[in-house]
Amino acid sequence: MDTEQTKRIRVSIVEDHDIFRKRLTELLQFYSELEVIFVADSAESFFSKLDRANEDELPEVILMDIELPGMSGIEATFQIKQQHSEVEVIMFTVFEDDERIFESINVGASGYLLKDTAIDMVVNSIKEIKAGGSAISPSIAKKVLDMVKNPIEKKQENTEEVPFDLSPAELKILEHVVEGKTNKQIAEDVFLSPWTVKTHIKNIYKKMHVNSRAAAVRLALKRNIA
Amino acid sequence: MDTEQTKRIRVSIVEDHDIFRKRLTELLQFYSELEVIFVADSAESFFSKLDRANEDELPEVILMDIELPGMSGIEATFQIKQQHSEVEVIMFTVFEDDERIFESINVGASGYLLKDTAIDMVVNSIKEIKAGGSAISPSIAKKVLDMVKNPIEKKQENTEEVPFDLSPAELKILEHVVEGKTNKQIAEDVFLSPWTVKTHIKNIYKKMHVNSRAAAVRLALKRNIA
DNA sequence: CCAAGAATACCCCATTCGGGTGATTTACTG
DNA sequence: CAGTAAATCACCCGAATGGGGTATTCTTGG
Repeated sequence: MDTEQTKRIRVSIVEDHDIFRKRLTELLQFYSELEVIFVADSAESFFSKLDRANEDELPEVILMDIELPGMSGIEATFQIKQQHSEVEVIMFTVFEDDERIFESINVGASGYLLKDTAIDMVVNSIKEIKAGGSAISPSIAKKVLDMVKNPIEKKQENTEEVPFDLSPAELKILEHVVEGKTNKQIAEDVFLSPWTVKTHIKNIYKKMHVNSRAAAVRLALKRNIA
Repeated sequence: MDTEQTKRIRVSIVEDHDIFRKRLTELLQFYSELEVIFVADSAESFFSKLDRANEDELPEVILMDIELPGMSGIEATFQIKQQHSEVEVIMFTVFEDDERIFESINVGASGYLLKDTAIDMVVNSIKEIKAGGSAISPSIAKKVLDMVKNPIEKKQENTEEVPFDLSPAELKILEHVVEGKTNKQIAEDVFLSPWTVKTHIKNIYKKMHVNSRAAAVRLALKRNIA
């Protein structure tokens, strides 16, 4: 008996880019801890493999591309978790937009890795996920933390009701003012000239009827602007 | 010239457990990419070092324990981000409860690592964060993803009993600052010399660890002081 | 298509602020 | 009683602020 064999993690790949898929498959096969099964180039073809499989030979972790011909990786993930909630899915993609990240999390992905992730890290992530954790690429993690800090609903409410007719640019500047930053710091953060920042602030003061940062901060906070 | 020297990342450690702190410091010092500065056993002692530092010798990344004697690591992180928003903080702890994770994220931590994280991963995380990402231990990441899926109702910050040890006089002055008044106006209202008002405000800043009216107003309002 | 608002950038100038230093008086605490 | 903390007042200096203009894009809605 090879005890190692029984412990190998069954991994699947759903990825439409031929070269990338083959390369990834090869790389993963080098790892004796993994067993690569059900490699598909679309969600549909993956499901056909899945449907023909026995319960005890299901993949444990799936590396899922998001942009696929036909059904998207997010939709596919939703379906998979619907049928087999114990199967873990890692989104494996080049996309970093909030929308796709958020959707992926909501449909039940346990990982979100960028395609430039080193293969060692990918394997490591697979193991971590099997151990009950989750894996997120650093740049994605940053966005996820932002989502926790500023839940999606909150943003929508704010953009609707602008308290003082502040323009988007002014609102942005005001937020920085509330953070206690100086004009120079704000300018650097927003990639604008300090004079522009100043102009915006002057206009903000007029609209809010104040004439100092302290007063602006107070008003902004009292109205939940920032 | 050693070009590597100029690129070293300045890392600080705030950790009360003597042995652990020393061990961690030693380990990190082995990495030539890092420069360990400001090692403290409490938030208070860390702040005293920080307050005495020049702008260009501030730590870039701080490894922050959560459970500390006196001010907690979460509270300390809040203060630090208040003063130096560009400084990154990694919570480095044994706790895995949702409450502390959530609070840490909300006060602005860019990383949350468990203390059993391999030193290589810690160093790696520091680099990732400097590169604009975030780092989260797998088991924590799982909880964070759950938070995104099931947003927690954002409750108002816990109102501390004694906000900042402000003296009665200082508290009174602070209220006027929050009103958006200038030193001169405050002086007239309180029948004091403008110099005195100024002195009080300077002391307030020191106690609150801020350095501008806007920041003081924000902190005061967030803590319901005024 | 054009007027109007938004966003951008810049100048001048007086005032205010933030930070450092130092001194005196009062008041409480050990 | 000695030491300490709070409160008060004072000055210097450089940086930041606020308030007044001016001016050039760039959208955008009518």
